[in-house]
Amino acid sequence: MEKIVIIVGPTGVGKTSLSISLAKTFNGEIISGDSMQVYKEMNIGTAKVRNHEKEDIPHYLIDEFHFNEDYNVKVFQQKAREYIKLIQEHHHLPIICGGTGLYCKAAIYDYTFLEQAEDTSFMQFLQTCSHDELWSLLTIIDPKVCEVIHPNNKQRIIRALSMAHNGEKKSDIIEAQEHIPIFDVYVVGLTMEREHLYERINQRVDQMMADGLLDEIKQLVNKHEDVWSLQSFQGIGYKEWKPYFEGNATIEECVELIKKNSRNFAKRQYTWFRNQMQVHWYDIEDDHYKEEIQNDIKKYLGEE
RNA sequence: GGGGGGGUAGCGAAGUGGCUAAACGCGGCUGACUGUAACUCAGUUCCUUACGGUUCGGCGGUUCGAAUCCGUCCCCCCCCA
Repeated sequence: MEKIVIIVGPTGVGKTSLSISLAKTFNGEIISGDSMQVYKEMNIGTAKVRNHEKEDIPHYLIDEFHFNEDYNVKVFQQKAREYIKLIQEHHHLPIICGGTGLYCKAAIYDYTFLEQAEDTSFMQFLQTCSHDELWSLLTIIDPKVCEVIHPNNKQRIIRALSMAHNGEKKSDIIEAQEHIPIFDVYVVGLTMEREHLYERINQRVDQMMADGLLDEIKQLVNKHEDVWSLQSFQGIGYKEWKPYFEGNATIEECVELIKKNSRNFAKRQYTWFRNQMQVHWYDIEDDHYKEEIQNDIKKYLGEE
């Protein structure tokens, strides 16, 4: 079975730089497992790799979508797997690098996403329902998922309803799966002391401002009528600016919010990677963590 | 010096005799997550595994019972001088 390395961890630990150094030592090519870095023209706020940092390593799923397009797990999974194949045809090592937990898991686990026709009339119908109505509808249509979805989680309820409407219940799909990786994969997780991480995140946001985050936002705002409703603008570092452009917040307030949201996000990422996937963790505050990772990957690649 | 307001859990802020270890918000922590996932949602947050223990600026009273009433002391803010 062909091998894959995947790098995960919270925002700001240094996944990007590790991915490049691993790609160089192991002849790798990098696939981004990130829901925001796919968007062109969104560079500073997504902490995207700069071109000069890429060191001629091929990168995939970065700058592949226009910021007014939608992106989702299904699209990601399909493309990521195509690129894995492509890289293996090059006889190179696929390295998935990203912080979007669901995407990283979907790339390598036996998650399946069906073709789904847009049924706008049904979605509109759901919009007219109250929260309680949606929930009771779901308890009738797919009672089994109701054990897994919290009654308050409207977004998930609607998704489950539309899946059932599309012909396949969410509970059936999940039941049909084995919940195991379909690839031979080594998962590298980067971590560091929480407090230090938070400091680093704060500093990184300040650096983004110094690098011209606000200018980046202004340019995008001028290119589209209502950027704030775009999926790409739900990303941290972008959505927080809406009140500023509406005259309801200062720059400083927006920056603080971005820092806070980034910290909260980092915590959620930990929760995902600790509990949803089998990760080999490395503390970047250990002096020799890079060598350890390289040695462990060498061993992993040497196994047959 | 005179007058007024105030000191409540990490922070903000309710509570003005028992139902209060103390609403609520923020922050923190933990968790869930299968097409918005940088999303959405849940739990928890004085100490203690528990029994229980210690709290509402300090000390001392009143009371069966006090964050809440009284006395006193300390600190902060505003106004007058």
